[in-house]
Amino acid sequence: MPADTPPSRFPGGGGSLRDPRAHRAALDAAVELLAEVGYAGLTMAAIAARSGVSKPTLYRWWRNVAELVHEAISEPDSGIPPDTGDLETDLRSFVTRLAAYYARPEVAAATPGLICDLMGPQAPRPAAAYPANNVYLDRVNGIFARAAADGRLRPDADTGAAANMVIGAVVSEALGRLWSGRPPIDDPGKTAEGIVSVILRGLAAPDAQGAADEG
Amino acid sequence: MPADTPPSRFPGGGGSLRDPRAHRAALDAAVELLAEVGYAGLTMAAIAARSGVSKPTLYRWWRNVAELVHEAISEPDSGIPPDTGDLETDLRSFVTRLAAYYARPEVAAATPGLICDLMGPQAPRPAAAYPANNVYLDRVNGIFARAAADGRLRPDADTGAAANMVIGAVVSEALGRLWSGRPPIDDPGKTAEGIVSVILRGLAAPDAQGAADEG
DNA sequence: CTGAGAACGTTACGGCAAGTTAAGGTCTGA
DNA sequence: TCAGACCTTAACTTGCCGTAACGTTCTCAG
Repeated sequence: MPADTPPSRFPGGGGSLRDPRAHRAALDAAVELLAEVGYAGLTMAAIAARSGVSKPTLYRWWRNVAELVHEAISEPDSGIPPDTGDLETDLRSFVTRLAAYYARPEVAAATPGLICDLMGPQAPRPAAAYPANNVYLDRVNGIFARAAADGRLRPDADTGAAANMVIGAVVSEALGRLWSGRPPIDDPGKTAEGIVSVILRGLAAPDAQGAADEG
Repeated sequence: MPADTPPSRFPGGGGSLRDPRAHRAALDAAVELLAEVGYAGLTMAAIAARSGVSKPTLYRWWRNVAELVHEAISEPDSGIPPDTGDLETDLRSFVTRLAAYYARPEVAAATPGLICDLMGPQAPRPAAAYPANNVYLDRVNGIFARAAADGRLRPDADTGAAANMVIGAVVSEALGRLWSGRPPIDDPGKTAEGIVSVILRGLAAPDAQGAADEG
């Protein structure tokens, strides 16, 4: 009906500047629908209908559902804890944060689908191709590199393997709970502690063993 | 054209017994196509065309592409190494085997998609719902339980976390290589060794520390 | 030898979501 | 007041999914 336009959901939207409220509405709609119908049941049409943002506009802002969802569940603030330089402190706070992220139901629900659509061999790569995990992996490697430089690790320690173990353990725990029907991670601190204690002992230089045992 | 039937690809097929050759042809076609177009580009129609097995028949044998692919890339023999009762031996052989599995290009290529379609929240669950990872997770937990019973582990060791770390590290390594464009795991023994050495030291009882250091 | 039944292939269909296009509104800034 | 950026609506094309209908071919029992 080109004759009379129905009242726009966002007065000021349809103007010349991209409306942040519409942008946010789309992300919020995606999170809501994620909880209701799951990732596999998510469609651009549904997000458009709920958010009041039209489908062509959604495709202007994101290239597909996966990228929309990825942004929707991302940490709003820069969610990586600060770097104090102390291995144990940094590792524990980081892993706790990571576990807390995957504890969010909508994050757990979206993860299998995102792994497929964002990391799949022929997913559209150019923009924002590297999802959360890579940022996290780099961060963990950084923590280990610093500790190694300080001589706190066994010289022959495989920190690359250890980084994979940290990230993989959290994701594995979250996915395991998801598909076995158990509730999401309820105590990120506890989840993190089990991982951190193994890693610290596993990487520690022999003379630092006593310190790790106290942890 | 019901009048004259084109020569069946599998003489004896279309008979009253399920033809094992057709079954195998479908699985082989899936693996081939996996290498050519990737999991996301895989369709039942393409598998049907290449294998000579009709689409309705594929749907009679498997409920969807995911289950077909899952069977296609499964280990033909019972691929889990035997249990000797020795922690270090069992863990090392098992992780090596797991790494070797994910080193196969078609397995790595299919993994993101299978995580999505087989483990997703509303994937059809009833039949063969629990994919490889769960079997593997149980196995690792079994190895740790035995070692704990033998008093070889720290009493406070979180073996559940450790099991997630082992599985997660291998999958994370395989996926990381996949989506960063690096080649698949080339040395499963080396990949396993990095993981195993961290785990053994991380879980070992204090008095067994010397033994772990020798590994 | 013959009929029942199981399993297959072919063809065709309905449904659904992806992603795109065309035509026209509305707001901002000069 | 005018240009241009941005939006909406609506409709469309395309591609795959999953299934149904129906005829054919084989095996097995009698």
